[in-house]
Amino acid sequence: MKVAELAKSLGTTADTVRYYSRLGLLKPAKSVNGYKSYSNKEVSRLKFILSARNLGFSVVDIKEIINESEDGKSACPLVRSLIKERLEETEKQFQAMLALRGKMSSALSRWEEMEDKAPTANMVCHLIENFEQIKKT
Amino acid sequence: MKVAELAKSLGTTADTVRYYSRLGLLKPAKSVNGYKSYSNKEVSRLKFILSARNLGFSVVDIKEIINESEDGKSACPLVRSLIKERLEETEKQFQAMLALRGKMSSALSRWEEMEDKAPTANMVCHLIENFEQIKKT
DNA sequence: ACTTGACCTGTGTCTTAGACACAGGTCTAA
DNA sequence: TTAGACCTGTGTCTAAGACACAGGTCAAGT
Repeated sequence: MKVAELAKSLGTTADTVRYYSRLGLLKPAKSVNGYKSYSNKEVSRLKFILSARNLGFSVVDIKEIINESEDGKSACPLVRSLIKERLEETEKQFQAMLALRGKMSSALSRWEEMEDKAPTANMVCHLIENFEQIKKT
Repeated sequence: MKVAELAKSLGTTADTVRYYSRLGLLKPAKSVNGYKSYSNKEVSRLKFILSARNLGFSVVDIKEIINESEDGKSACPLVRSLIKERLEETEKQFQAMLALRGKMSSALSRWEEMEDKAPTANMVCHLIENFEQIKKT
């Protein structure tokens, strides 16, 4: 199986497959013409990787998980602990985005009723520069 | 004013100031000893940059905004149009994070009641590999 | 056998917004 | 003047692939 075949069969891109191969998550054999050749085992491994990515694990996480399982150990405890960390991070980012979204949308609506101003020596754009101050009034 | 002074006075890091200088957003003079020297004008410019970053503009956006204003034009129309784009992007990412957060937290709670399993030839971790399927039942 | 063109490949570079490392310069107190 | 503390610019690194590109492969047509 060539790179593009594998990629298409699981709904991803050849670049992604190559990336995982570069990192050692997939270990294709070299066929005679120098192309990377993927076996059925690689197919299910890629399927696993994509599921894990979809759940928010990083590729480094996934590498660790695979390493653990290749040592014959159960990866489940590691998986539980990693998702706890990732979820906390996601929660933080989520809150940050929530706040940012609010700020942006309030800026957008407020700026629509404000006039244009030409720049001065110490002001690039009064919309931005006065945003926080106005908020306080 | 040296890099670290400027940075501290506005609550940011020297690396950030250097980064903006590298991109040409700030244009420090060279003092005799080779150090970058920032004037009062740079202070208010950095203040502007930080406000804009805080509102979700990218540094490239900010560069365009500054360019516009240095041509003597009002940057306000550009600013309005850019924030509209950025807000849309933020909204998309926000929805994606919302969905991800849900998936992760449901995985976390469900996995706590599931047993560990050793890996097999075609399974790295049953928690991950069975997650979507279980969901459908 | 040969050639054309379409498709495929691996490798290397690019992206964001800074953080970090590091070799060396500066400056103040002793 | 020397030690030590602090500061500097430059170069490299990050995540997760996307993209560019020179060259290889392969089936159809001649």
